[in-house]
Amino acid sequence: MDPNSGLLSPLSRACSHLAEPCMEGERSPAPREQGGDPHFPWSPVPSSSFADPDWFCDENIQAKRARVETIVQGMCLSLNALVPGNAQARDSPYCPEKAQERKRKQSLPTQQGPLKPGPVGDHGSRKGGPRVREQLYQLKQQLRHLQKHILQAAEPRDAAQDPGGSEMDKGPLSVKQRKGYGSRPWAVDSDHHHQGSRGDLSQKEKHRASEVEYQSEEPRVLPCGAQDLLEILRKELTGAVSQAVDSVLQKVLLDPPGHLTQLGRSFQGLVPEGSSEPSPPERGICKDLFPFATLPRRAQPQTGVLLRNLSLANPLDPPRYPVSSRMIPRPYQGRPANCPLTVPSHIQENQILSQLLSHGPSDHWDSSLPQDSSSQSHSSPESALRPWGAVKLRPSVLSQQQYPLPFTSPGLERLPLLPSVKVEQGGLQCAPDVLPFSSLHIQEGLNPGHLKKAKLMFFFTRYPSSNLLKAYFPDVQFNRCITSQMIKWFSNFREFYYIQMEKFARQAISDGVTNPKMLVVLRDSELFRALNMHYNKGNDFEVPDCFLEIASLTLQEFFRAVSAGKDSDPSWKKPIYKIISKLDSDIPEIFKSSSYPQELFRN
DNA sequence: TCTGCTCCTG
DNA sequence: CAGGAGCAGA
Repeated sequence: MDPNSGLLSPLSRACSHLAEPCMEGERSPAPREQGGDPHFPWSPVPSSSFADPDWFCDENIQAKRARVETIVQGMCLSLNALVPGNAQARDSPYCPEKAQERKRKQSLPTQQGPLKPGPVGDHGSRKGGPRVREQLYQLKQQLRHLQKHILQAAEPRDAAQDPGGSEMDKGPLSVKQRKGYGSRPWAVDSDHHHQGSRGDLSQKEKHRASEVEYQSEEPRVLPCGAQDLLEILRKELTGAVSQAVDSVLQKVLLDPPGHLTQLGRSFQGLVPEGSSEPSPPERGICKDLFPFATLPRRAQPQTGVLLRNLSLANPLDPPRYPVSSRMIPRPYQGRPANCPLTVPSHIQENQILSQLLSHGPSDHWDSSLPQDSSSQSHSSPESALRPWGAVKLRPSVLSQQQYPLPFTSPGLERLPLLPSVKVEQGGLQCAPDVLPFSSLHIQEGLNPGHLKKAKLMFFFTRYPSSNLLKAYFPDVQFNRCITSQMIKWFSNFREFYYIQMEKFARQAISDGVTNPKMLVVLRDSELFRALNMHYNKGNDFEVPDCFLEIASLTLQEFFRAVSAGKDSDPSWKKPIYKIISKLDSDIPEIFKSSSYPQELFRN
């Protein structure tokens, strides 16, 4: 990871997060993208002067018209996806767990229902909302005004548009489309190199994000002069909108002085510094191992950036089994180019934004909160005054919303990302009017992020105690139901684990293996692949070696038991369970962070 | 009784 | 993955 990345401004960082998922392997198409280009002779006026019709009296006006149309339409479209009734947006296949999770949480009302909504998060906590709404409304009006002008100016030439394709189609977008998720190898890719510097990502990334959007709808052939005009128009328009929205939302978000300072600190703490940790020496491996376990061990992929030395990461306690501290967040290119998470993440971000901008929350906000009023961070008078106060009250809400989102120190620090997020979306058009507030399903409880984290924890512990779970999920308001749900998760994890073990043990037997020592689970083995797919689907996490040890041992135990014919005993697995239950490793401290493993999900 | 686990089912 | 049944230990 670039050491500079920690120094990026929050807004810049947010921009880069938005841009990256869809920008894999891309660079800015041309150097002209790099600067704000205020010197361009055709750009004599600041962006605010766009509304002047005279400015558009150019022979290539239709190109500009198309651009602006695209922008404005894109703004509408992106926000339409947020409409509560738009089930497609929420239940997008890009985020299958979301729908499932919603369904799951709905099953909790027995415990959550009786708890009455508290005073927290009520209308009083959204003091800043109307003001922002008003300003955004003005912005929206300006946009409409602008659109109208452009349409008027360009109308006479509209018929001259060339609908054919052009070299524009060969731009970055085609790269993006080419690299599909399915083409990515299962294992850690060595070609997912870490992007060099992210220090200049702020404006550039922002612009690139827009660029892709534009190009995706840019099949027209434009005279070369028009290209320049095009760029100017893009830049100016993007800049104008960005500045306007940034200023508005920053004004609100900066309301409590020092908030961004706090944000900066948390950034420093969360962003890894430059060093890389070398792969520990590999264990000696028996050369005569069973075929499905002995495929040549792939060189330990270390192309990723190591998650290391986070401020909240203490040195790991030595586990009984060697615990690798290598936790490799995928380099940001690691997320497939067709970025399955991009759409939902945008939607979610906009939903959060809508919360901020909306009027007071509906009863959904509190109707299902199991926690008692004495819980930390609830209903503080301070939070009631902040626009995001209600959000702050629910770290789990945020983590639910930002599942694909980047780094998060607990809760609040993430919020300043929103302005840029919104700019990227161009989500001005409808934001203040369409408030999908009720679609947020805000509930205390477990979210997909927690599930993901639990799965990763399974690599270290198969039989976590409830106390351990409480320690490692500090952002979860534990109660009986939540605890049992999480325990149930691990029970399900074990079930899958043991089923796989038994299956592969039997397969080894049927393949004629006689020596259980031959059975070693390696990173290339089929068994590991199955397990990794289940617990670490995105391959965001490097499975610790200790898990391979345990898996090998489990496999051998199953092999021995089945070989000895013990499986005729109905409870023949119990001794195995007993053995395995004693082999839990210590979980790295980093897992105690409530924001973990969101860092891994970054892009 | 409560809690946690496995097994089975959907 | 969740729900439920059944079981076992504290």
